[in-house]
Amino acid sequence: MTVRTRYAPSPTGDPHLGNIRTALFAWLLAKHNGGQFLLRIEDTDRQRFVEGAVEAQMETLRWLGIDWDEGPDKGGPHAPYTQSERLDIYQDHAGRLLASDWAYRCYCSSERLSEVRKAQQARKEPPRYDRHCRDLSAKDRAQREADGAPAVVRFKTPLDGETLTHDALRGEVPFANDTLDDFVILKSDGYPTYHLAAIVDDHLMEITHVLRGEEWISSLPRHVLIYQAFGWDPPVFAHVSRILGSDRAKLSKRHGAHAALTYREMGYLPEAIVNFLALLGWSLDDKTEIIDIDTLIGAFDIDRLLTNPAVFNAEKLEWMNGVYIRNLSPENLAERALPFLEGALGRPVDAQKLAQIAPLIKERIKTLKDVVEMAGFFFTEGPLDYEPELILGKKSFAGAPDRAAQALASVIAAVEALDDWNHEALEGAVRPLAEEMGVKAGELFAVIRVAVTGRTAAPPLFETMAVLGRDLSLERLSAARGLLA
RNA sequence: GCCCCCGUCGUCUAGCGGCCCAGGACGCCGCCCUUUCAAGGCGGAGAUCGCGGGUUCGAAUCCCGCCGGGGGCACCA
Repeated sequence: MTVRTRYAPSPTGDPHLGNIRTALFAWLLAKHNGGQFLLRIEDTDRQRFVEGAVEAQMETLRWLGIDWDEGPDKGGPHAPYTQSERLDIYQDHAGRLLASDWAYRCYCSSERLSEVRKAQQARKEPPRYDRHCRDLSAKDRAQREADGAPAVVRFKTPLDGETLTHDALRGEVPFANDTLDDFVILKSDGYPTYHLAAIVDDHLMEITHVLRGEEWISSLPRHVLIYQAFGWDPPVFAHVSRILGSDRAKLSKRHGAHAALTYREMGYLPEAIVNFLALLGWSLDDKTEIIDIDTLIGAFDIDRLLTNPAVFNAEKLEWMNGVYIRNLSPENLAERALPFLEGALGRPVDAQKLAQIAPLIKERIKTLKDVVEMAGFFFTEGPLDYEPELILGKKSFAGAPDRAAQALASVIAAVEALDDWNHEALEGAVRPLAEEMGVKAGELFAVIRVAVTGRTAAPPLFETMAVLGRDLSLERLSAARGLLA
């Protein structure tokens, strides 16, 4: 049997890392088994629908390389893949349950329902539907229908016995039926609830493995009951744990980013995000951290999924992103970093020049966005903007602007005389100067560094100057000397 | 209130009865390399395996109880 999994978000907002990790696991499971992965939109709550949310879901998946074989945008043998376009299917299935006496119409008003709940809570009883309409007489029922009373369809949960559920990660979990109530499967507006829609669709779409958040575990017996009522075989269920914030609370905006796409804006590589997410609740072995996508697909195994919640470790993600950046070719790094630089500069940047700089900065940046800080000075014309004190530093030249200015003059003279403007020649010309001045080479370099980069921490000095070119380097050196005079 | 899930270094994790007085990774601290910052190399601190009972020659690993954390109990998903 072909493995078929799905990601079925509701379009109520931007997908966050937890959603995406579940999608990733489902996708990996399908890929590992040569099966299919599908995208289904569960928009059965018209109140909570958020404009653009469907597109955000798809954009996130595309960014991460999680592709789907069937979905709302590309169709497939079980189209449509948007639940609001499948209403007749759910209504038909609710009708079947009504016909087989597995469901009944309920006319209770929401006012009555909340009063019942309130009373139950006051009596410290579990809040649940009191089954008021379950045993309505045929006469009463006919009367309500004749009155045109709005009605929902409720599932007729067995009053006793127990429902045995099975979770691939946790094993068998029995639920006593008397802890369950008669839940709504079709709302009065004709829309199905999750319980009906998800089960019907998973069956019709031939889903073999359902991976979803663990918040669904307590609904599992309801879902198993629905499968039984229809006489269908349930798929394999695996409930994935949550991702928590650093304070062990549910991941939210308070923990910085939680929408997956904001990591793209922050300069994270999709392959790093995928690798990192895969390792939250799953592991390859006892030591491997960096795992490319093909290895991930080849090794992914549902049995190695963990059931305990994982705290999101932003520092580790940052480290991992750095690893992936360092493994990028100069051209690739340049291509990916380009938008960030252009965005910050507000003008186009030469990709080739960036590629030339890439080797100098790749082990110094953790995110693509860091190029702005680390390499921005390569792309600005003329002198830089910095405090003159920065040039003097905290060592030999501290409080001695005259000496620093003199040193810069010597450097300018030595460097001006060079025939070839490359880093070996530059270093050959400048390094001996330090000894003549009686300062350590590093201290002299520090002065030059600030002059040409405007920063105390920068890529290797002479390689930087080589890329900067003769004119710009000399211009900045002179400007720095002028600043000290 | 009822039901369910979870509990190994700060964090992500390995472990599925002896290889573990618990291994790897991030972070942290040293040292080395070095023109700065990184990267890299080496080393270090860091876990009474939530607690208490059992079972066993032997338990992080199996069983029971407790505690702690989380989730669910909607005409939301």
